Amino acid sequence: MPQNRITDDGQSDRPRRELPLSLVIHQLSLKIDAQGRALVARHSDLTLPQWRVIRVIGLEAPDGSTALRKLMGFDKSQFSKTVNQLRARGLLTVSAHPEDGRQLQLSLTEAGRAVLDRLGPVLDARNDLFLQALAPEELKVIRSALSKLGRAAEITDFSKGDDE
Amino acid sequence: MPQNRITDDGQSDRPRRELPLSLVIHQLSLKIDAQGRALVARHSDLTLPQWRVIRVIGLEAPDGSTALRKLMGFDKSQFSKTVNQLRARGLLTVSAHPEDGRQLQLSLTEAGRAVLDRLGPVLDARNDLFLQALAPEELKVIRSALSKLGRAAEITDFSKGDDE
DNA sequence: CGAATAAGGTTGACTTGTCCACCAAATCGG
DNA sequence: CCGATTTGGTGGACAAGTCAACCTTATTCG
Repeated sequence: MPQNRITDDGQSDRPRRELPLSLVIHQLSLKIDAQGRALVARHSDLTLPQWRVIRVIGLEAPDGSTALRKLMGFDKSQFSKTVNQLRARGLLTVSAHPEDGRQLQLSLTEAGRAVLDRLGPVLDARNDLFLQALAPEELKVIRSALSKLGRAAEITDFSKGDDE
Repeated sequence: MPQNRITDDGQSDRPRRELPLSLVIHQLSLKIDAQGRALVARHSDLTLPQWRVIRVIGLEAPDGSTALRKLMGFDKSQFSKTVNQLRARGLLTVSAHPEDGRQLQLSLTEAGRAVLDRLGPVLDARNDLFLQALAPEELKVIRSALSKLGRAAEITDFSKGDDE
């Protein structure tokens, strides 16, 4: 067995430096998205971003496109394209916002609600598997930890010794 | 103030259903990557994937391209392209693997090490900010939690009632 | 009140990541 | 030993996300 063998699960005998948390989270996100893509593809012909828009509209009725987009953390451009894809497929209706001419009012069509009803339980079950995979002390702090990391990731002014 | 106002930071007065963990992690990953991209761009003309390859080679000397690729969690195709970009820029040398004709042996050039020396501290400082943002009980379990989620995301057989 | 600024959506171009076919090398099993 | 299977890298096509310019609408400020 050669020295310095690296296994995928990090369970190698010799301690090695940990990967940066940013890379770990990136890898995790790619795995979760790949799994989500496979599940959504198995049950529909939606893309993952399209499913996400439907899913979050179903979680709560947004009072405008801006609130929905910001809640979902989508880029303006990507949100626009995904919403238009869903409108073109007949899963979403788009109308003018009653108070703000810049915004859109979005709602699911019956076909959109049907997709939500069909896929919702599947993806909820996967989410439950994620939660069940965690120990109680992990489950207790995971969301607050991710939230704090998110805020730390929004810092753009690294004035601490940066040669800007 | 209209009812059902949604704020970005989730600190709204009324409780609302939480976003699925998968979407939260996806959003977090995008924010972290955007910040990383900005930092890397400020200090070099590398892309984030290119920086990541250099960074992980610097963390430990891999015994072949396969071990490095798997450690980093890169797609085969993306890894190949990024390695070739780095070779073309003179930051990486690529040679034949001594034992396995399928694999490559990768090492940083002097220019590659110089980039690593210049950017390493910047990105390490950011990683430290992430760790410092977390409370002790969050820091204690974050890696094990992410690791468990990663394993749960590798499940491909959802035979529990799926209409396959 | 009007100019300046900011916010929201669209579109095209680009970056990053995925998928797949192909080929070569390694491994496995009869 | 040899055929079958698996693994690793390449390259093209495509999906997902980002960036920036532009236009419209709303807000801010003097």
